[in-house]
Amino acid sequence: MTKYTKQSRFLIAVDCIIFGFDGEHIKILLIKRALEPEKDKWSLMGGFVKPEESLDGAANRVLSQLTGLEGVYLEQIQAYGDPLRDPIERTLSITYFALIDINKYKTQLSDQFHAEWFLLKDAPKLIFDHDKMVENAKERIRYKAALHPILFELLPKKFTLPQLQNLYEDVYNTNIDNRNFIRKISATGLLIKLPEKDKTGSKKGAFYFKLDKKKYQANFQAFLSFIPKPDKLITS
Amino acid sequence: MTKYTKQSRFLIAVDCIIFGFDGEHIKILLIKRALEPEKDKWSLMGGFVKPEESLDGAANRVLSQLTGLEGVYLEQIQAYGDPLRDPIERTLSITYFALIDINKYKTQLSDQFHAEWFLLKDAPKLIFDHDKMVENAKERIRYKAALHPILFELLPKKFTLPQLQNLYEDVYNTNIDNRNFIRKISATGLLIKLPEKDKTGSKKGAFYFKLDKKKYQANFQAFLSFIPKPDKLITS
DNA sequence: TCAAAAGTGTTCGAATTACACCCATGG
DNA sequence: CCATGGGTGTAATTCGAACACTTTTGA
Repeated sequence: MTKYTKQSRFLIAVDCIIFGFDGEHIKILLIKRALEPEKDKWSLMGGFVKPEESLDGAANRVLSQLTGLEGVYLEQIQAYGDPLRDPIERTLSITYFALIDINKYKTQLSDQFHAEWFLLKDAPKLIFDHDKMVENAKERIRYKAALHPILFELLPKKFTLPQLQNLYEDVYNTNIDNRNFIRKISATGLLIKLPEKDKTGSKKGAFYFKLDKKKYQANFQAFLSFIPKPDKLITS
Repeated sequence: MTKYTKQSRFLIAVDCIIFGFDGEHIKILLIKRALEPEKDKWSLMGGFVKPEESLDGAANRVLSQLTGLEGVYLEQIQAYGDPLRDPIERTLSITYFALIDINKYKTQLSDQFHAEWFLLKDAPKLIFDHDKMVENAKERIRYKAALHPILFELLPKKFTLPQLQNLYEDVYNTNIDNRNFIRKISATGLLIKLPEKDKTGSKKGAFYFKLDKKKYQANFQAFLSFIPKPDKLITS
């Protein structure tokens, strides 16, 4: 068979919006760009797709290069294809968001990329259209997390209820009544209370919980309703 | 500045999942593929992205080639990049879903593509990974329509409440109580009742309604809740 | 002993569900 | 006059929102 002659071919990159959570606030992992143009500016971690590689494969590779982690929650967001988005040569970018347990991130591995965690709220300006990518990623996560329990992917194995609540509050930029929140979360049956307490946050200490993995898998596709009501949603 | 040498470049296609609604059921517009491989098999309408063209631009062009329509509701779904998805040469495809008023579709224009509307429920098998694309498009529309009033894009200027209800029932593959449905819809304030009736569907006739365009624009981003409850959702 | 965060119940109103009959009309 | 689909109301329940005090303990 003949090839599709006469058609143009383009560079394809994947860019990862990598989120973490420090127990208080959402953070984003950024790198100092190593190549021209815009060398040494802050940027998303990305890379070109290789000939034999799927998009998901490329995203996983890129993520693993930076963090050393495998099996991370990674989901495609969308393709960006403005002809002028990269000034050197037309490049499509496919974005992915990654949710990682910030504690698993090995700093050593990232040294070559000059990576740094920023509070999502005050991340620096990024190159090209990366700021828009981050905006869209935030929006996508709000959507997804309103219906599916993905935010647990950001937490360590053991976490406390106040941490969990901080997480939801930070994602939706809202305040949640803690009694209502705990009732709702408990109703999902996704949490298993552990006998230990985390004493770092307070004198009284907060009980650790872990995720019921089986129920998590089983309920993942179920529609939940963690979504705050419109008037509580701050859409900035 | 230098180019990104040593990197591979790929063909990029856009493929459109085009939905319509005949007053009873959701339909999908398919074409008989004109080129090898898989010539004469049923396929989504698509095309290669041109050097100076944005992705949205390519999708609009492709859609307009087939339907003659401009200004159609079109939204990117996602990128498909399996290295082997096109047997001739590696091609990425970016999918878009289009919601069109089926009455505006001009058959003449499409004759060259051998296009045909199929009931979504019994569409034929499609080439490559197009079946998966359609599945994902259905899922995406369910998501989106649960929160935003996009389904109005499928209706003609004047439509009846039974038509609207059929539409939601077909999208979610469920039965909705008509009293509850109308109450909910009315509460949005999106509908304006017209003095005329559509007599084609019954002897009594059903009143026509039109969309309040201003409120539609204003409320589009607001979170609604047309989503049926989990146990009513048939997830096939 | 007190500051600081964790944890716990109840009440109220709104929203959702379930449910059944009359209406208008063309044939 | 009757078959067909269009249109309407109410009661019961569930769900979400609002709300404040007690507990624990390290400093």
